[in-house]
Amino acid sequence: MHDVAALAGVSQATVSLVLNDVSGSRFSQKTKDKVELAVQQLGYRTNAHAKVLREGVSGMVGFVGDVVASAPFAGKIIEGAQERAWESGLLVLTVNTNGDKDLERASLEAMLSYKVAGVVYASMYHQEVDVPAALRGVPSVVLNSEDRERRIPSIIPDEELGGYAATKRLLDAGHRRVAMINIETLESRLPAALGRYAGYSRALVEAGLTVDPAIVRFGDGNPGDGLRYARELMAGANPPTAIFCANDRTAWGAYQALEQLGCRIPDDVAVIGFDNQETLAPYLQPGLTTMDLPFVSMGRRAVEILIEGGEPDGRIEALECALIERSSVTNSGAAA
Amino acid sequence: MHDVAALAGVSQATVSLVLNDVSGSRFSQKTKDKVELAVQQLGYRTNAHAKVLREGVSGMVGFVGDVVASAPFAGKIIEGAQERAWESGLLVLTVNTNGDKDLERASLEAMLSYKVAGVVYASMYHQEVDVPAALRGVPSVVLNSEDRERRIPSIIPDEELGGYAATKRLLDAGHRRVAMINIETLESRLPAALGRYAGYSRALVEAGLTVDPAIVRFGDGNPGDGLRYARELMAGANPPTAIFCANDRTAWGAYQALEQLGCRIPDDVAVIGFDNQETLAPYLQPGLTTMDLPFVSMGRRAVEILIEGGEPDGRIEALECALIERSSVTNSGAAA
DNA sequence: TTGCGTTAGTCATGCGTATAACTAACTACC
DNA sequence: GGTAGTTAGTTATACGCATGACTAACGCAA
Repeated sequence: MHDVAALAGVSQATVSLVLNDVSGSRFSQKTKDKVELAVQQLGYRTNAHAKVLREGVSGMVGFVGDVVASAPFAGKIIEGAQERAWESGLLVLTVNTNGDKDLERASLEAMLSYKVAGVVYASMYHQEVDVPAALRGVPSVVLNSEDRERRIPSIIPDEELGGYAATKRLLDAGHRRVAMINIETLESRLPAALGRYAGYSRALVEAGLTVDPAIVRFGDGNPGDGLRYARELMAGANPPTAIFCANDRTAWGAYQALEQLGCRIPDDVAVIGFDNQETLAPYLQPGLTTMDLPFVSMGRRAVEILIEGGEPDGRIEALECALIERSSVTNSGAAA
Repeated sequence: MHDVAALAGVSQATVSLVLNDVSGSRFSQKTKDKVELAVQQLGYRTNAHAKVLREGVSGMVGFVGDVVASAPFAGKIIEGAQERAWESGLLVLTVNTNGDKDLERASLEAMLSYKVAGVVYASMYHQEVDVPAALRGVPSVVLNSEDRERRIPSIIPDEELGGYAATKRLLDAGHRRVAMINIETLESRLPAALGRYAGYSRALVEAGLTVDPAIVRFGDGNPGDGLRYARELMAGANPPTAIFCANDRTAWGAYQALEQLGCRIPDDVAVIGFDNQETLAPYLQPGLTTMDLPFVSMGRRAVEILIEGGEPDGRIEALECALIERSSVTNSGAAA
C-alpha cells in the first residue's frame, strides 16, 4: 500500500481511504484516478491479515466434520455452508477429522487462532455429541447431531415429518395397508430409524389406522434385507399394498422381491424410499419416489445462525425433507 | 501475549521465545513454567494473523472447485487435500463455485488476500481448463483437468491404465472374447471414455487379440443403456464371455440383462465395472468387481505439489486406479 | 485585515507477533 | 581483581492496514 501511495504520489492513508471508499471523506476525482491506476500497475492486493489484525475479526468461518468422505451427503452440507458463507463475504475453513479427537482439538485450535467468526461442528454418526471445550465462547452450531449439554443450537433433518410425509403420500394414494421396512431396530436409537418410524405411526393413526406389527420389519439398511423382508411381507396372510422403506437401498431390495413375485410397481404394490440417493433412486425401474434429506439447507442454515449471532441456546432446528415424486406410487385412487 | 507476559512477570519477547521453543535461546525451567502457567490461566491463544503479517505467508491453502456437490467424489478429493494439508499443519480454505466465474474470481481474490500458500483448482467437467489469471505467480495445481496453456501441473486419474487393468483382469481369468460398453461416444472427447477405451484396446492387442467393433457399444452411462447393449451383445452371433462396462451404473444394467437371459455371473459371463460407486457396486448380486478412482490420492497429491513448491511446469500426473475385487469375475481359468 | 468555514488531503498510532541486537548478572580463570 | 565467556533474559522494530486527529490552502464575509 505504501508502494501504491508512492507511485500515485499520495499518502498511504489516502490510498486506504480511496480504496475503501470511506464515506465522509471526499477526494478529488483526479486523486482517486491516480490511486486506481497505481493499484492496477502494481497489481496490488490488500493484505487480509493486516486488516484482521487491526479489526479483530476475520472473514472466515470454520467447518469441522467427523464425516468420512465416502458419505455422499458430506459434500452437500459443506456446499450449503460455503454458499451461505460467501453470500456474506465469508470464506470457509474446512477440516475433516474422521473422528480423530486429537486432530479435532488441534485443528479447532488453529481455526480459532485465525479468529473465525464461528464454527460449524458437523458430527454424522452420533445422536448426541460432546462439543469440544474450545468452542465455549465461540459462536457455534452443531450440525446433524445434538449438543449433549444443550448449550449450542443444533440442526437436524426432520426425520419424523419425513416419515409422516412418506406414509401420508401412500395413504393419499388410497392405500390402507401400508408396510414399513425400517433400517435399524428401534433399540439402536438411530435417530433416522426412530424418527421415520414415529412419522409412519402418526400418519397411520391420523388416518384412523393402527400400526400392525405383522407388516413392520427391521432390516440393516441394505438391499439384501429389503429383498428378504419384502418377500416375507408379501407372503403374509394379509399382504400390504404399499411398502415404506426407510432408505433407498432397502427399497431397491424390495423392488427385486416384487419383481421376483411378478408384482408390478406401482400398480400392484407401491414403494416409497428415503434419502433420495442420486446414484440409485432415478435409475430404478420405475423411478423411486422418495424423501430428500435437506443437506444443502442444513449447511446453509448452520452458517446463517452463526452470522445472525444471537444469544446461543440449545434449541434444535429440524429441517423439512422434500418429497421427490418419481413413479413408484400412483397419483391417486386405491391400489390392489 | 502482553497480558501473559505481565502475568508471568517477564517480557513479551520471552513469552514468544518460550512458546515457540526457539532453539539457541535458553531459558530457565522456572521461567518456562511461569509462562506456561500464565498461558493456561489466561486461556491465551496466539493470533495467527499477526504471525502471518510478520512472516508473510499463511498456513492455509485454497481449494476452489466448480464441482456440484452432488458429485459423490467431490468430498473425497477435498478430504484428500485437507488430510495432506494438515499433515503439514495447513488448513484448507474451500470454495465451491458451481461454475460461476464471477464468484470464482472474487473468492480467488479473497483467498489470495489471505496469502494462501497455494491454490488447488479443481474442475470436474472439462478436459482442458483456462486457469484464472489471478493464479499467475501463485503456486497452483489443476485437479482432474488440464491447464490449456500447460503452465501449471495437472493431476488426473489414469483412465487408460484403468481400462487396461480392467480388461487385463478379464483376460487373465481366461476370457478371449471381451466386450466393452463405453459411457460416451469417442467423439464426445470425454477423457474417461477415451482413456478407458484406449486401455481396453491396448490390453486386447497385447494379448494377441483385436478389437472387434461387433462387441463394442457406446451408451449414455446409465443402467438403461447397460441393459439394452448387454442384451444386444449376448444376442449377437458370437457373444462375449466377459463385459467391461465403463462405469458401474452401466454394469448394473448389464446385470439386469444377464439375469433376464438366465446367464450366471461370473460363471457364464464375467462383468467388470468402473468407478467403484460405493452405494452400488457392493450391493449388486454378485458384488461387482470394478476400478476405484483415486480421488483421495489426487487431492493429497495436489496439495503435496503445492507444498513441495518446485518450479511450476505443465506436467500431467496420472494416478493409478485400483482394482477392487468382488465376485463378478472368476479368479482363474476360462469361462463359458 | 481578520476570522471562520470548507475542501483535500496527511500524520501518527496500534492491532499481536517474531527476532536481531543488545544488556545485566554471574562464573571461571589467570 | 580484572577480563573474557556464558547465561538469562530485555528492547526495539517491522509486518500492512484503518482511522481519529490534525493541517494547509483557499474562499468569503465583515
